[in-house]
Amino acid sequence: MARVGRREEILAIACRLFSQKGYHGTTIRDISEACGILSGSLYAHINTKEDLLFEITDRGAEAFLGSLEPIVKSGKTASQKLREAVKAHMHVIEANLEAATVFFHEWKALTGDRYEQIRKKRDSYERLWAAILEEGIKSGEFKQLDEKLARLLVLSVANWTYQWYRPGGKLKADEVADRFVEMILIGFQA
Amino acid sequence: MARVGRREEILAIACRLFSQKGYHGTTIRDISEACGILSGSLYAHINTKEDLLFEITDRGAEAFLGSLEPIVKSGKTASQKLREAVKAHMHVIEANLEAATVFFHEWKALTGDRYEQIRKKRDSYERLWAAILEEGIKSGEFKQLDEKLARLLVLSVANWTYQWYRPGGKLKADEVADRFVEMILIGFQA
DNA sequence: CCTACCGATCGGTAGG
DNA sequence: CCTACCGATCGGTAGG
Repeated sequence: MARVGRREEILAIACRLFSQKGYHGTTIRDISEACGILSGSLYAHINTKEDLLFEITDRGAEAFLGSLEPIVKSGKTASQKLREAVKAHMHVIEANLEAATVFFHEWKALTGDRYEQIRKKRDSYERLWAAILEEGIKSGEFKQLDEKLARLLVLSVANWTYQWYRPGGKLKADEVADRFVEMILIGFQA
Repeated sequence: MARVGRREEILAIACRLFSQKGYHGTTIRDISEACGILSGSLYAHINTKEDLLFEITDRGAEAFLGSLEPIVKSGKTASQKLREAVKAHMHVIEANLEAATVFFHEWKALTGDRYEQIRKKRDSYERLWAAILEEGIKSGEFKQLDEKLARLLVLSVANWTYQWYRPGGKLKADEVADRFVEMILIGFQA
């Protein structure tokens, strides 16, 4: 029989496996065996393998969007917003490293409408960052940067985090974010 | 019969497909059909599917290493080295976008010794960047940065490029590199 | 490079 | 959630 909370357990296991071996590199049997059930039994909980990928990536997208929206809407300065945005982004990755890895690395394996849904949410997320940078450039708080390139720089740093950050290392996500923002704001040059 | 240059053609086609659909998402039949031959015929040119992935990623690794080594060894200032290093990195990506995508996105699908070989070359590449940053920090040319975090920042920007850069866009790789380095050196803050 | 094929495994289903 | 299974496809091979 279907256990209560079993679906969440399956999602967590699929998330771990997708993050380690990729979506196409993970089989239904990999997931079911890690759950301690047979492959056919998985279909009491899901309809297709892609359901798992979509739910993982969609939750990821919502986590990033939900953490950034209030920051953009706040009345703080662009520098403060930038700092908090990077922190929020790092926090989402820290709290859901496997899901973040799947979100960044595997979302293109989605097909059709689901691919489009996630693509749109990624676009929305980028627009929120654009708003912060545009504000800082317009107000004179930042230099006269090319907004798109400045955004690409910040998002590169933020998005690459899942590739190297491991919870339990020397630095907490919060400290990493602070140091990155400091370097971005004041530059390397002495 | 095996055509002259056929192997290079197969590599280029595999590279394109791996970059579009991922290594595990691409089948031997996808590759052979794109070549206009049958799947079994592919094995007149290769031994395994993983051979293709290894050759693509290994060439990628060599391209990055080969372009950075002379810059690190040159007698220029750390800032100049940093600028040229970012440019060289972007040039490699620009000239081999599909291979770069496979190199960054699919190398973890390699197994055993081949995984280790590429991992080591990636480590070597990072050490070359570390040398530039250490030099700049030690000489006082850069601020007293945490070398590892500074390196992560620069490499995040450089490595993320394959995700968004498309040749034929408004900016050439060289200009993008220049602007990124400028922002990294002098910062956003007005 | 083709013909012809192999065993293994894939995602998924019917019925209980 | 198991038993039992499906057709399709996978990477790869033997022989020419």
